[in-house]
Amino acid sequence: MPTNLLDEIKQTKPFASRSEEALLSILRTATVLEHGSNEVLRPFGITSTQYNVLRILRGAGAGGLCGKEIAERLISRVPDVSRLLDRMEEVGLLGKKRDANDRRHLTARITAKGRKVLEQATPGLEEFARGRVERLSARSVEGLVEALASIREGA
Amino acid sequence: MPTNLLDEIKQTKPFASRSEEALLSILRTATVLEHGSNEVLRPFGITSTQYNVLRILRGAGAGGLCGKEIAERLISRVPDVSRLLDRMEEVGLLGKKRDANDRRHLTARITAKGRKVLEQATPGLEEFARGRVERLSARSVEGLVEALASIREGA
DNA sequence: TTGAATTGTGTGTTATAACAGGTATATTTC
DNA sequence: GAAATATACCTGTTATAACACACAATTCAA
Repeated sequence: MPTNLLDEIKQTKPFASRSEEALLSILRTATVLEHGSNEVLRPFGITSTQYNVLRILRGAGAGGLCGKEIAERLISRVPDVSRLLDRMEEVGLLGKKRDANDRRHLTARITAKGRKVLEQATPGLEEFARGRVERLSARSVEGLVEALASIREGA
Repeated sequence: MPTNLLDEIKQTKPFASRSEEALLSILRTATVLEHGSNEVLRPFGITSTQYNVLRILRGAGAGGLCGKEIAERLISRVPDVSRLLDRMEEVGLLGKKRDANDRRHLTARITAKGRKVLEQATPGLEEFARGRVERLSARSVEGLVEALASIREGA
């Protein structure tokens, strides 16, 4: 079987563009981090998505947020968030209440239990994050966060 | 119903740590980019995961790679890659062949069709990436890529 | 060489995400 | 005030990913 030696040697192909390298770099890093985060969060019975929802709801305070607003902050589809909130309500992490003014709105609010889980889970996640980032200078971290924000805000 | 005004005003809570901000920042950015990438790739009938597999296999050349090696590069579970490769084989993007020396190995190789799809899809993805990154200086992009690599290599 | 451990892959089940509809409520327009 | 539109959510279906477990081929030890 005559294999092409040139092909075998050329183990890696250079990136066609710097931008694509950056993009794939972000995606790949996120996969690593999400994997690790979920492992850290597993003992608390929540996923990284649910952790984010809890943070969002805690930030919203007593006013709560409706499903659509949560979906926008998560950049997820509304119907999926709908069921995500169902699951979280089932285990008591949040409460849902139909809004009296506009009965289409279903306002979600974090519960005491949700707050507690969030507080318990945060230190482990912070430690994980710190372990990953500690080799970078404070200046690099700042540059990273700024660059990512600019990328999110987009074209 | 007396809601806590303090809670209502405090719409956002500062990040407890810089590291966690960086971590969530990466995850959030990745969500945005994956969403966008998948939309760009949809016309070609592949997901961003499949695009990555094609890149990996093209990089491997004629020698191909077995499922476990692909899984490692994707940071995915082996059993999921198994079925991912099944799906990709079904549409002819790659071929699988049991290795004669070690019949446990199932070596996957990119096909001509896979190569073609990869080449057709790349420009659109590059343009998308460029649009996202173009506001950053070359220096920032370089710093970003380096920082992410350091984070991936980890603690 | 035979039995145990290792390695690479496959299967079954469940949870989640994507997508296409559909329903109920609110708002706008006439 | 009634019809048309928009909004927020829900339901059904499918695809993918996660997890536990099982299987088959190889390797190693004695």
